[in-house]
Amino acid sequence: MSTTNTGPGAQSRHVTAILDAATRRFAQTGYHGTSMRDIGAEMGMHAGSLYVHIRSKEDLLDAIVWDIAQSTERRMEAVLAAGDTPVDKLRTIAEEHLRWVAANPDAATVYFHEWRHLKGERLERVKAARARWTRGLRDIIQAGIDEGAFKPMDVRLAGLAFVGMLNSTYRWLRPDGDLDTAEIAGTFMDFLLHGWAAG
Amino acid sequence: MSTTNTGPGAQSRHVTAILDAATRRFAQTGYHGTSMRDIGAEMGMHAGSLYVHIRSKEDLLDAIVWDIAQSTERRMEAVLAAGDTPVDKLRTIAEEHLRWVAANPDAATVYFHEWRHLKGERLERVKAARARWTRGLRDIIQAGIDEGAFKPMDVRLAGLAFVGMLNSTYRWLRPDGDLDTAEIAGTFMDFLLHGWAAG
Amino acid sequence: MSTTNTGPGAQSRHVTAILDAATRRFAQTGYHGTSMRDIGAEMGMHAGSLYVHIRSKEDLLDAIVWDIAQSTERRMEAVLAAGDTPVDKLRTIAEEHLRWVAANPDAATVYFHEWRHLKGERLERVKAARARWTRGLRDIIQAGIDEGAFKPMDVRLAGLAFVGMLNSTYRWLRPDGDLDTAEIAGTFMDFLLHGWAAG
Amino acid sequence: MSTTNTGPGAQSRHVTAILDAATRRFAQTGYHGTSMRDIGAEMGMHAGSLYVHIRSKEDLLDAIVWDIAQSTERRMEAVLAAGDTPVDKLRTIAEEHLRWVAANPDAATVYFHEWRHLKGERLERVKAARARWTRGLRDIIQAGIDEGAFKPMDVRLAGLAFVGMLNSTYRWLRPDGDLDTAEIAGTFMDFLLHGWAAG
DNA sequence: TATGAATGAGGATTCATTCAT
DNA sequence: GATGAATGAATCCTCATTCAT
Repeated sequence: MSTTNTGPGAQSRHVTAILDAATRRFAQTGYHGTSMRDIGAEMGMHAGSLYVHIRSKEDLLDAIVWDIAQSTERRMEAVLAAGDTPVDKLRTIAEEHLRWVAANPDAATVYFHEWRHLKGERLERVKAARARWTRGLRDIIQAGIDEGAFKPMDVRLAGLAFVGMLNSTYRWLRPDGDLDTAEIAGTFMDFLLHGWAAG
Repeated sequence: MSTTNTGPGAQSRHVTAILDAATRRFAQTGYHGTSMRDIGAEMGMHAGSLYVHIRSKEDLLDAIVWDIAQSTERRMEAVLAAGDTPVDKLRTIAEEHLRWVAANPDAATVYFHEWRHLKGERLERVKAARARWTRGLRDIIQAGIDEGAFKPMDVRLAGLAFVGMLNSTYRWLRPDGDLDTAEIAGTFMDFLLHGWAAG
Repeated sequence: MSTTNTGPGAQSRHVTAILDAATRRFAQTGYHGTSMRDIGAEMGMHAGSLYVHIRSKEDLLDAIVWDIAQSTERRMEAVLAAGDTPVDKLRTIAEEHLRWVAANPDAATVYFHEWRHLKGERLERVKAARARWTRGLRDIIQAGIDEGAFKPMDVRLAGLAFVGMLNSTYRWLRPDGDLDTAEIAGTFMDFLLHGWAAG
Repeated sequence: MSTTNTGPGAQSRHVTAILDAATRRFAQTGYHGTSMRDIGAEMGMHAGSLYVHIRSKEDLLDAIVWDIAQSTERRMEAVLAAGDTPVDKLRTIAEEHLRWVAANPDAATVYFHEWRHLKGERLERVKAARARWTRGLRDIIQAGIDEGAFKPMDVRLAGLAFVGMLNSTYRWLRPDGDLDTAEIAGTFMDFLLHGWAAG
């Protein structure tokens, strides 16, 4: 996976390589559709050899997903703490989001698609992190309404619309596309703020 | 799966029951995370007994997905043929879409999540159908621009925004929700047409 | 395994056959030295096919060991309840024990050798049953001392000597031996009661 | 393992430490239930590092078992050569045996439990040594009968009773027990010579 | 001397599927 | 129509062992 990781979660080069390979395969064939042999083959390695470096297949999914969940949450906290307007906050989120998706389409696919194959406590942890992120988003939107930047509207639906638009980009946004991500984010924000209607 | 099917694709009551069970399980644990035994258990039947009625597991996924793809496409054709404005066409699509998602959340999950586990020709067939649907959507948006209802904009991005907002509803829209689907569709259309900005 | 089983633990013919095969192999190569493939081969079956009838390898060991533990305990209860002298009680135990070992040398080997590879609650259950049996034995010996049939002695050591002599027979006692089991049991009881010393 | 070894089989301090670790683990989880990693962990070492000092896992079992088999046989030879009575010979054997078991319960467990997992020639070698030991024991008993110390009896059964009583002590005899080993050996010899019967 | 990494075989178990009954 | 039994391949993972460093 490509999110920078030099903090406490820093891993050996080997583990990083395995996580990268796993991310690619999970993105392509899904968690349950990917075998450890597939991941090994991606690295020119036997399936069993992977276990020199990792403990289980689910550990891989968890490492990939949880790492993203955490940095996503940290970004939200930073945005919330920043001293700008709700509109600018949303713009920042959209831009960063699309930039990250374009740079890490496989990781994004795993994060949005495969996280639910986690089990037990790990699943709950990720769900909780996502819920906190969503709450942050709603707070921003609510602030926008409160200060008169947005018209009165259902915050929950507004948040879901925003998330739906942004998160679905992992299905088509690729780093080599013709439009740059800032441009796309700008267009999406324009749709959301002013709509399609002429005049 | 619950879309009515009395046309050429009509199936025995047994097959329908199996498809329903498979839809539920595929939605919950994914195609590769679901075993034939799981599906059998869902019906109080042994895994092997399923093969009296069906030919393979992939047949199940294909039947579920292809049936939805086809009716989705037929609806698009009907909408395109109707004599109303682009805005009304989009409104119709949104309303029908959300109504169907709310009524068939499992089928929707399979359709949006699991279709990519199809292989070969079946996968291509579904991709093609989705592409045709997307093209129809873009045609409507383009018509809206052409006749001055929408401001000039990137049709592709507009389509992706629309689809992203609509398709992501399968993650949270449930039949027993407090808001009715027409209301939600209306709100979403309002977001898209006029945006959030006050004034 | 060969102990008759028509009570609540009665199993399908298939399971019985698997348990017999497992008993033979566990006795010969030990629990951990026996693979499911070995057991399958013993039955002309593939390893995976065993799982049509059983749930796990440890289930096999548990079924074998627990069944013996239970019938052993039931026999002890019957002996304790019988209205004869301590000496006769011990004689009965020795005779039945040797008869059973000779008839079921593999089951005996598993029972005395492999039971400790059980884990968790299953291990505890078996330990507890063995402890109850040992307590029964000591009670008999103590009764013998109390009523003056035996000289005063360390009951614990006496019990361990008895058990050591009896239980070790699984190493050499075979159904086709030249001495019959009643004779051997008689000799052992004579050793224990009167010793080797001449005069 | 803890039997002193300064003769031809003398090993490097490392090998001795590995043998000790292996003895402990083999005693606890059995030969096949113990992995090289387990043994390494017991020494704070990686599994692969063991191979700097040893050649194979089976070598470990063989070294442990064969070393005991040899010193056991040497002791038997010494006892046979001594100029005392059969009764005293047996008493010596019992005392030494129990003292060694109490001091080396793990080694004893491996010797009595795990030796049969040896293969081929190594297995035969150990079997032969045990057979020679057993023959020595019978010779002593036979001598006791011949000189009138013991009553006429089946020498084979007498030997098996003696061995059964002695060898089973590895299951319960621990160095920290309340009874000292000489006392226990004395009690066992008293059981064997004079029996339990009062008067 | 010890490590970290790798291997290839094999461990228990589950899989989709078949077929006689 | 459904079952119980079986298959053979594949699942995740552990094994004893090797070897460059």
